[in-house]
Amino acid sequence: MKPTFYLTTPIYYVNDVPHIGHAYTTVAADVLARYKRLMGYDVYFLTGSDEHGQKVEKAATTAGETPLELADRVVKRFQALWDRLGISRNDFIRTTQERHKRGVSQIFKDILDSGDIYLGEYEDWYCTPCETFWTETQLIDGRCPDCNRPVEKLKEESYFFRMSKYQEQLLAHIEANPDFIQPKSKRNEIISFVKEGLRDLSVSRTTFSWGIPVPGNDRHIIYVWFDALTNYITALGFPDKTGNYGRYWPVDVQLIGKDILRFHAVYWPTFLMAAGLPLPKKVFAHGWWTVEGQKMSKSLQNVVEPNMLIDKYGVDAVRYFLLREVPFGLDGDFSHSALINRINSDLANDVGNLLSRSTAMAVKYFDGVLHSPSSLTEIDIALKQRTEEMVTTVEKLMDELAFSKTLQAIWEVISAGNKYIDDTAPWTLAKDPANNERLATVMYCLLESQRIVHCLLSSFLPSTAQKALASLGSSDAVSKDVLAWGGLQAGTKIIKAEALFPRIEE
RNA sequence: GGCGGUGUAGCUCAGCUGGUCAGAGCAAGCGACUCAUAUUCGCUAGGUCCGGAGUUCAAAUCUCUGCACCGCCA
Repeated sequence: MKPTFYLTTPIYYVNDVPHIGHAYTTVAADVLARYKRLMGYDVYFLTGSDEHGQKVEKAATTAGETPLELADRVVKRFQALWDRLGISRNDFIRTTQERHKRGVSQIFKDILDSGDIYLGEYEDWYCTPCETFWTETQLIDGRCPDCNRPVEKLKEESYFFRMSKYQEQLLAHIEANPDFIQPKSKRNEIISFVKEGLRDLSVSRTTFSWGIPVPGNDRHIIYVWFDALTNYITALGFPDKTGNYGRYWPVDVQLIGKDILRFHAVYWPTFLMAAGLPLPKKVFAHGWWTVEGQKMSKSLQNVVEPNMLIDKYGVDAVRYFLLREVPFGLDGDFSHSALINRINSDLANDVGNLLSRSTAMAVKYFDGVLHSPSSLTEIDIALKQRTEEMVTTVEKLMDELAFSKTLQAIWEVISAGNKYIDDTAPWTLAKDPANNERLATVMYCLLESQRIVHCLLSSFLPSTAQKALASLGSSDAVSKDVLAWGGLQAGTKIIKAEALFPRIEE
């Protein structure tokens, strides 16, 4: 019986156009999913779309279609992008699906029945044109901060979630589980936020109708975040607890952007507590991308469109850049020059050229036939050990979601491979047939090291690794076993690899 | 305003509990090799480790303070 591993991305709002931020979270999740599968886990990788709410309702009206028509149309953009990026999701949940609506109604009803959701009154300043409530402190000179028009005090009937009740329980949980919220800086922010006091949360609206009605009171629509967050269990079949829910919940890792941390680290856990359900094991908030040094925004028209990047640079290059350029959890800057630099130096010159020169020699000196190594010398053993250590290091770093460091660790072995060639100088050995056995050993170590490198890289660069492994006469990385030294068999046919990543000349 | 964080080579950053900690990668310069995608390998950085004060035999690493920037909350 395999251990299970459940991981999620946020569900993306269909009113948005997919941009580099969506791609970032989703690629990171995909890399983790692929890696865990390789390591023998029964992985369930969920992503999806958030389709309810006032903004969707409005946008649909503007576009002259129903909200569902809009959602149907836009969700395809996300799904098509995930296909292109090679996102190996196991499921894609849409909040308009029956399975979701059923689960949301049920958990809402459960909490309502237990008394932790109650009907009350919501009183605040309301801007009628914007259809938005503002708190006293949000107002600017007593006017709407968005449109600067006058606001009026308005009372609205609303259901409230008794979040205040769970303040201490949540705090205790966060403190007892240091890995629950990561990275640490974000964890500290949440701790201080919770310590300042949790207020009951309004969890229903009556100002629009595109959403899931409150059970037993159709006038109210369930708050979009209550609706959306619940996807993580409705996708598993909740309220049915026997199938996937029983198998995969609680979730192992929830990847999110730092902008939605509070919803995932405060609201969602307290909802679960109120429903008597186990909490996620880990929520990891990653950073934001700026673009060429500037904040990404529609008004600056600098939103980076992932499809354009893929067209221009290729899927694996984009995947690599996103995870290598910036430590996961910190903000980073996207620029074309930085991307090109990564492609040329890391991908073309280091890993691509290494495979190219290695396989070329195997073909040239041995007609592409791999021979068994004879006894290993000190330098061979050093390469073997570095390769083996890499596997262990990667395991530790991937558990920390340190994608960038993981890639660095892999690249150390790639560099060691390049150095190994210079140190052993196969072209010199090839000049004297007496060195044939030595040359065969060198070729073996060189290619075997790279085979393992590409097995690990298969999580990050799936199609590149597949090509590389094919030229090494190896099949795809499918289990942990492939990470052991000695996988290459004598007699294997080595094929000269094409350039994995052609250099980009500017 | 409250809380927290950051400030180290041209750029991006490592440097945990103080004593080979003054480093890595990229960029730049020089040299070597030729199997390779003109690729790789080696060598080359005279950076007040933001400023100031203090603790200590010893501080980038601890304390205080000033400046600059950032995050969360209000």
